[in-house]
Amino acid sequence: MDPTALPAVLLMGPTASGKSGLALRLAHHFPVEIISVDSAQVYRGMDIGTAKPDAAEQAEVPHHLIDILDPLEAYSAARFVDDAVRLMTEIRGRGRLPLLVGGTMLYFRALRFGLSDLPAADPAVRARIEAEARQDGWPALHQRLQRLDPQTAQRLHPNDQQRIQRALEIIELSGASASTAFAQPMRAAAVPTLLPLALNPPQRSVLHARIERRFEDMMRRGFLDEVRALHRRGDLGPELPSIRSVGYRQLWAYLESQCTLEDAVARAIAATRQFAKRQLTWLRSDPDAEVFDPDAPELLSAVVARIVRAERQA
RNA sequence: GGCCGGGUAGCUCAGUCGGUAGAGCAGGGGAUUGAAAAUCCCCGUGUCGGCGGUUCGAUUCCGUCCCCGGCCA
Repeated sequence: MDPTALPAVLLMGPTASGKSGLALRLAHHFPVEIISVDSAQVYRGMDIGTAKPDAAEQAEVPHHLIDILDPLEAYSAARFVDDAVRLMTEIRGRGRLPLLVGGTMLYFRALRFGLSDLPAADPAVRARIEAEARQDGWPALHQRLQRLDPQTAQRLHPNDQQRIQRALEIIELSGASASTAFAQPMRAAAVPTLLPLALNPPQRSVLHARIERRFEDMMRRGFLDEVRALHRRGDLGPELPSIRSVGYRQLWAYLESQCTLEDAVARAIAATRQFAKRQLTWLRSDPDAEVFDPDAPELLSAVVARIVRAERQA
């Protein structure tokens, strides 16, 4: 069997569905290197709350795109695609199989189907747009977008601040509208023959139970101390993508005395369930993903068999 | 045991001067192009604690019982 026959295997699924554990077990059957597809595991010092593989696990199997940024920095789907494509080439060059594991579904989509040719984010432009929003309100900015890029304005709800801001940013930086760029063929990767696998329990209640159990385990293992350490730095805040992550945001609010610890924990668990629901919306809209039950007794052998079959066909 | 509150959606509570009820949170569905663990949209029937009574009609008024608080004994 030639492990480089397949460009890569994708292992997707909602949070707490058991992806990382399965990935580690697959490493016993294939010469894999793991690429994390996770917008929060990229941050250093955010280990427990992101359910990052521990040091021993990372020593056992090579992992990539973990601990590559300081929490002050921002990552993006475009950077992920660049990084992942580069890593896939390197890993295959070593005669190994790239195993992309994670729950950031936009990153998977960007990798598989590409991104339009758009300007990167510009903090200065964003700051200016935010200042204008504080002055005139977001409805005014939505109206401006209605003039500059009516097609996008109609697609976006007037409350969708983040996307209105991005659409205005695109116009300001490129002079062209988002709708024009979207109409062009995708720029990037679009590696078509990736094998998209997913993990998800057939019953939502099972996933909810796993989420709650895992969060309580994180608390037992010192999640609060981890957030406290980030809080003590003094240069981080809830406006950053890192601190906005599920769990961190809620414990941060407790450290800022905005709620009780009990409240923060309950809200964090609820936020995790809501996050999982959004991930599942992505998954349902993916006609190619083959979904496995993480609690199935023959899970490992079924997934191994599926990968072997794909290698043969490749 | 007596008195006073309270018992309405999974939770916290509002309300109905008698015409069978609605918010927040939770939950469900959807969108998703350089912040995506983000951001945003849509979705509210539940013996109004039980049983009787008054009434054309009771979740609402009356009686009684049960449960949970508090105070008094």
